[in-house]
Amino acid sequence: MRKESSTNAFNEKQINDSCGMAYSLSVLGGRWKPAILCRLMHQTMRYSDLKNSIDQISERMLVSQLRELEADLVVKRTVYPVVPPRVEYELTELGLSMRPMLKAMSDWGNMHRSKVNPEADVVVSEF
Amino acid sequence: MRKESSTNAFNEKQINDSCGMAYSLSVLGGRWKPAILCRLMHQTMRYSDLKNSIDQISERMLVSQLRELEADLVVKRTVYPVVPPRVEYELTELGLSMRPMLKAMSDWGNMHRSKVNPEADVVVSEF
DNA sequence: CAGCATCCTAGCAGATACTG
DNA sequence: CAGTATCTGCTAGGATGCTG
Repeated sequence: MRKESSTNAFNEKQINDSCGMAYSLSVLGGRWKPAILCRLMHQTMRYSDLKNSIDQISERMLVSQLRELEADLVVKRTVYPVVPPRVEYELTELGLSMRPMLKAMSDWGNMHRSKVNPEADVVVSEF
Repeated sequence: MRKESSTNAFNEKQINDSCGMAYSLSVLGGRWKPAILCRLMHQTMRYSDLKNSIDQISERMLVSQLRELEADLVVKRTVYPVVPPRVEYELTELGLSMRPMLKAMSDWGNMHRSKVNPEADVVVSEF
């Protein structure tokens, strides 16, 4: 059993049709995880690349979110024993398998924005 | 512009490929929203039905999550002026359009569970 | 370069009691 | 039946400083 977060609607009593969703949310629902996953979906990146490409994220958050994604087996961390250190992050097979889900979420999100806020720019992502 | 939550990775500086996802998460990412949406996906329900079918949820949470879903235009609230009061909740067209996204999340979540925790029961939902 | 350790706080969410 | 109102605790997440 995965660690039980109090913000996770998944529990034994409620092992019904929402448990799969709750599980997905626990994996990609963190503050910066969507941003990280979107970037790794396109390419392998090293720590500093991620940090520079995700504006405003702090070291603490980047590391903690990456560690959680790693624990959930969607991200793989590779350390190259060189000086200066070089650490690369990439999606695992399981991580890559999130693509359809991520695309569905991105698509619906963009559509939703145009409904609630029609004058918003329409930005379409290409997964 | 929609209300800016500090837990929402969507902001003007970062209006790139993760904004759609962040938007979706802000709509369905609440503590009990997956459970509510799954139930309303199948049928219209009144307040007490929702409360009874979602084990452990408090009045406060049920109401607040429903109000948020309403504000996001995915749930419609209908009050029948009778005694005792009768209030029904149902998905809007926009809410129903979440089905593919919800299914993708449910499917991936169930698959993910079986990878991380192979001995977990496999519960497949039918959206 | 790629991180860890600490401290701190806003706001999400639980518990409990009350009402049109 | 279908909600409010209030209090309170917890923890995700931010700021800052330090290190192999």
